[in-house]
Amino acid sequence: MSAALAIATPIAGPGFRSVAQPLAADRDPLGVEGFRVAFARNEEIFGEQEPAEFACRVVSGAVRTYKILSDGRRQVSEFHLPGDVFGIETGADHNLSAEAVSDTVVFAMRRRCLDRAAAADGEVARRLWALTLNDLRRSQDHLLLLGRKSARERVVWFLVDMVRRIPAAIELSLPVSRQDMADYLGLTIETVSRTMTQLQDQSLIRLRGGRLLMLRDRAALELIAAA
Amino acid sequence: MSAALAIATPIAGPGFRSVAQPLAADRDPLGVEGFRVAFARNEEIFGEQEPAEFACRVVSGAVRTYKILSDGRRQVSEFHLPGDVFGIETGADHNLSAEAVSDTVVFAMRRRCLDRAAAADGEVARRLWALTLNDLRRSQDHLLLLGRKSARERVVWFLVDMVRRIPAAIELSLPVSRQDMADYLGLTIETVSRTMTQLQDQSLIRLRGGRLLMLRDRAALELIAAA
DNA sequence: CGTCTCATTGACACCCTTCAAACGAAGTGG
DNA sequence: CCACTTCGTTTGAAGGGTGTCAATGAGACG
Repeated sequence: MSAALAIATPIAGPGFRSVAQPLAADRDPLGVEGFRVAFARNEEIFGEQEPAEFACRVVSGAVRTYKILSDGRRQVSEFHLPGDVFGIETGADHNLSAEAVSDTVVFAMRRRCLDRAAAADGEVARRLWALTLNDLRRSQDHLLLLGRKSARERVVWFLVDMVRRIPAAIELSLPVSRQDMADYLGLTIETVSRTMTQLQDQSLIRLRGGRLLMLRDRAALELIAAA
Repeated sequence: MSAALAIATPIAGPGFRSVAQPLAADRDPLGVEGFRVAFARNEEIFGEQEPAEFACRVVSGAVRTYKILSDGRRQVSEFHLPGDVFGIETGADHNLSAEAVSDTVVFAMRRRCLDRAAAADGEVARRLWALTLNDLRRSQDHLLLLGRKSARERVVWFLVDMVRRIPAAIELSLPVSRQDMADYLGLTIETVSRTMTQLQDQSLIRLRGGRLLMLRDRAALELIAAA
């Protein structure tokens, strides 16, 4: 199919400068055509204020979207896990930067294709809108967390959220570093670390090797996370 | 017109329990039919987790949308000024509570009407989506503010934003109280107040009577707000 | 075993919060 | 016209939670 071939051709757009290797072309669950792209750990996927030429669904790995101030202060807006979509825009440019947290494969959809699919099928348009609204809802919860919650509440909320989102057995491997956690939670790396050991001392969680996490008293943790 | 009459009938939905007096029926700039409703200062427009039966455009006055924790800590998500739309959802319930900041008139649109208009006209659907995306962009800027900015930067950002959004001569009347500002900025009322007097001492702003504001050095303020 | 990266821990400083009181403007009644 | 109240704002003093700076610890890898 020539269409598929055209889509699978190497990419040179501003958002995908440093693409490793375009993989097979396919269709998203939304029915939108696109192609897989692999990104190495910490590689930029797109930058803030770059033209929003692509939106992506995470296939494997994880992605952080964030904003950064001139002096380096960084705020992570969201971590996108497999199945999540990021980079949707209606305006011209991206409002956030996106980077691979770990080695990651995304399914990239061209803006043109998305717009066309939305215009052609009201149901696709409605789903894209619903995706955006879901991002907004999470963002509003995040505002409450950053504006009004203590370090302890923030960290617990994050851990509970991760366990909810990542299908796992009793033990979970945190997909992000302490620095990423800190920048997501509006804290410093030291405060995150101290809070985690404090939670462990209180037998609420168990940590192994920094990344391996077990919730030992999930009910108590959910209570702290809720408020 | 019977349709208009039906729309203008008094409302008893959970979101509009304490409605003062339904006013004239009309159409929104989006082309969606609806009706005007007046709310007194501090009156609830809808509550978090209530069925999202209405979305509203502010006609006059101002609206705050917010979340609240069990112990009373409150985070204001956004202030909606005349022309702004709030309360749009694709899910069943509202994710935020909404209250009138001052005596306010809103143009209320039934969820049914919105959904129908979006389904019938792709351009309306696209505009609703764009509205949601705009909320999301502002929310993401807000995250950066709450997570990473100092009290001084937060207050200045707020003031500059207000001056941008409110058409006014040299002097502006702040539409919200110090408590609202504090809950929007993730600070206490005292910190907001102290920061404002500090800005005044540095000749960056001038305050009169608590609410009347003049930016005396807008360029400098924009610099502080930007980072 | 050395190096690198990331996480933990400690000591101290500071920004913002907390608690409290005073202030000011607007409205009410004597 | 002047107490008096009320509500919102400002100011002050003190304390605490989190940040900063610095050192140590722990895996991963060559």
